[in-house]
Amino acid sequence: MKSAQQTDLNASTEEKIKEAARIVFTRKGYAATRTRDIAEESGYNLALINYYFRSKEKLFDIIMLEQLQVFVQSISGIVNDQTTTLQEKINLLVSHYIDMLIANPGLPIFIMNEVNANPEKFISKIGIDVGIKDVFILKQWHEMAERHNAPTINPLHLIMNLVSMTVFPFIASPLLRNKTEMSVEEFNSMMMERKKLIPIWIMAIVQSTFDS
Amino acid sequence: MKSAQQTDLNASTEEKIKEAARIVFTRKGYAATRTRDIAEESGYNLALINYYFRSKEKLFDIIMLEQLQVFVQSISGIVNDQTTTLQEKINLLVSHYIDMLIANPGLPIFIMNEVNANPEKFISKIGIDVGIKDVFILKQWHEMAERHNAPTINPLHLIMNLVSMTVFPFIASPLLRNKTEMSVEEFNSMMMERKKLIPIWIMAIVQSTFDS
DNA sequence: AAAATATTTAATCAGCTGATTAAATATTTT
DNA sequence: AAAATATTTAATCAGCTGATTAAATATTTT
Repeated sequence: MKSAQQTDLNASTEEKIKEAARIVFTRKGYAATRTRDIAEESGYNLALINYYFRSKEKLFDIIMLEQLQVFVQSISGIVNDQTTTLQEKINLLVSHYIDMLIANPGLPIFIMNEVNANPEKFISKIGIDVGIKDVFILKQWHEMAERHNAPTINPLHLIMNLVSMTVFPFIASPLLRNKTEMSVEEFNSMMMERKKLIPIWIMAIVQSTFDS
Repeated sequence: MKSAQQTDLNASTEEKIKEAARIVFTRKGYAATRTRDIAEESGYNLALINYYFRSKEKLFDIIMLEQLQVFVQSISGIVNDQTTTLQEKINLLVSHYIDMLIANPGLPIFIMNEVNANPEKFISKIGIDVGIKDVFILKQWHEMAERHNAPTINPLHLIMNLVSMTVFPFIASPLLRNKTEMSVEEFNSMMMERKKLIPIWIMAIVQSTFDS
């Protein structure tokens, strides 16, 4: 049992262990990581890992929850901002996501894989409470459609396209980089290019609906 | 040791075990599957699994190789066909992939995850030997650009977009279906819609390059 | 029916892994 | 310096897991 004071004093150690756990879990997945790997990565010993976190699963739950928050972080802020245009929102979303993914390239595979392996477990934890109906970006989207007096694409398709073009390359990256002999740096600069391109492409897709 | 004759006689059993292994491996990943799970799923017992395949890893390698082949199967056929137009190739690729993924929805997460966990191991095995330079679809793409007298997008971006919009929804499916309370059937019919839509969107993206 | 082959049963094993514990040592706080 | 706290060391454990084996039984082939 630790007092609040102890927790403060040990914050640094606890954080180091969590960081090590994050690295190993995201690299190898829950099932393939051994607590001994985390001990080694952290520089501390096995007993201490269990002293701080009681069990592998408890430590994993903490990491997973934090990583899920990183993944959905600040979306609802962008998406509900009343002061930005639809176009600006798209720019911000893509730009924000690509920055986040360059900093955390292993995150999407990790999350998708663990959710896939254990869907029930994450139902509750994933807080994309974006009621999906009342989001401001969707109002703007429907207004635009009305202005053009045209039927819109199901907005889910549009969101799918945006997220797909942004996130998927990071998922395919191990395969892609391998097959095209691309370095991480080349891959990243390609993704930086896409920051500008994806919003243009999304608008082209939107326009194609109005043209036909 | 099995003679050729025995192998023939047991083909059905061997196939049943492999099918069970495919199901469990793709659902839970290599590390989280126990050979006992495969035995249970197959309806045979543990001893027989090892009698036929010697070890968990050997069985896994066989499954993974086959699944990789499913994943890249017939692409090079479509992509190098001299009798189809660029537009037809895009239609065929998307349509073929979505059919395959509806039949094997767990495949992309499985492959991406295992390749990520063990990149070296799969370098050799993945036979997308599509020299990526001499592919006919790329010639057609560059010809189109010349006709429009316009700079093209890096074709890698274009391929990324096509594959992203096609494959990513299946990767996000566990998360997506959960959050939008969508059934598998609803999800699938959405993907069937995308068979028609993605080629249109891809062409809209291509046009946007020529317009600017 | 006899022979050959396939499959199950049951027992067993060694190594791995998550976890616990008590005592020793190091570090920080008072 | 003494007390409190953090960390390591070392030993130990039980359960899981992949794998093996020999004998018994079932099924198929000849």
